Amino acid sequence: MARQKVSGPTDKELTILGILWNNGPSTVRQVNEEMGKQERTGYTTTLKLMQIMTEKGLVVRDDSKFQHVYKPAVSEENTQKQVVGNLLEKVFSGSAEKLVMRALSAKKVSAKELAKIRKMLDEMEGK
Amino acid sequence: MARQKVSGPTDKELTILGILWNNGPSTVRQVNEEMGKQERTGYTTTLKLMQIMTEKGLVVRDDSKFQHVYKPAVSEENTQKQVVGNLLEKVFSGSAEKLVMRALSAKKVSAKELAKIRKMLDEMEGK
DNA sequence: TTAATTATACGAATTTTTTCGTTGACTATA
DNA sequence: TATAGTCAACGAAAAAATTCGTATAATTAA
Repeated sequence: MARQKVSGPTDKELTILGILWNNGPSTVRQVNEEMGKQERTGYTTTLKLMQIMTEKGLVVRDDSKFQHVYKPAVSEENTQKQVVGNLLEKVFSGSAEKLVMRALSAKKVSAKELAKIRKMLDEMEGK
Repeated sequence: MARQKVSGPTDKELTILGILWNNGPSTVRQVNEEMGKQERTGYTTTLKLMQIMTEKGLVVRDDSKFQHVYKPAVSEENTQKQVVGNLLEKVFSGSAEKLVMRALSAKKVSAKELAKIRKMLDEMEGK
C-alpha cells in the first residue's frame, strides 16, 4: 500500500521537465547527458523515466524518426506554480514572504535580478 | 535498485516537519489531526512515519511520558534553504527571480507582506 | 478491579520510484 | 554487405515511501 493519487511529477520527473523547458525538445541521450552533470544516471534509466512520463502525459514523443524526440506536455508556468504552491503550504505555512526569503538566501542574486524582482513587486502593488 | 544517496526529507516527512515547526512539540495524534486537514491519514501511518523520522534523526522523541512528544531535530532555516535550493536548481535553472515570481503568483500576498519583502530586498542590496 | 480507551511497537504488505540488463531493430560506415 | 555503434522496447528488480493490521502496554473511567 502506498500513496493514493494526486501529487504532481516526482523528483526525477521534475528534473527532466526542467531540462526540457530549458533546452527545448530533446532526445533521451541529450537529457541523460544533462542529468549527468549533477549525478550520473544510466541511459536506460533515463529512457525508462521518459517512457513513463510519456504514459503519464507529462511529455509527448515524436517517434517519426529513429531518434525519438521528447518535449514537455505540461506548461512550465502551471507546473512551477503548482510545485511552489505545494511547497508554500507544506513547508512555509503559506507564507510567501518566508519562501522568498529562503530563496534569496539560498542563492546569490545579482543586483539586476533584484531590480527585476522589485519591479515585479511594484506591479503587484500597482493595483 | 533505486535512489543512491542524498536528498533531504521526503514529501510526507516535510509535511510533518512543517507541522512541528509551526505548532511546536507535538504528539502523534496532534500531528495526525493536523495532517488530516489536507488528506486523511491513518493514525498508525503517521506514527510509523514519525518513528522512521526518529531513526533518521529528523525529529527527536521525548518518551518519558505515556504520550511521546516529538520535536524537530533539524533546523527550519537550513531545511527550508536546502529544499528551496534544490527546487531552484532543478526546476528554475537557478533563477531565484523566476521562483519568486511563481511564489507571488501562486498565492495572494498581502500588501503588508509585499512591503516586508521589499524591505528584505533593500537589505540585500546593502546600503 | 475490570472494562474501555489510548498509545506505542512490530511486522508486513503495497505502491511508487528508480535503476538496469538484455534483446532486437536501425544507421552509418568500412 | 559485414561490422560496429546507437537506440528504443521490455521486463525485472531493487530500494524507498506509504499504509495498516494486530498485539501489547499504559491510563482512565466505571
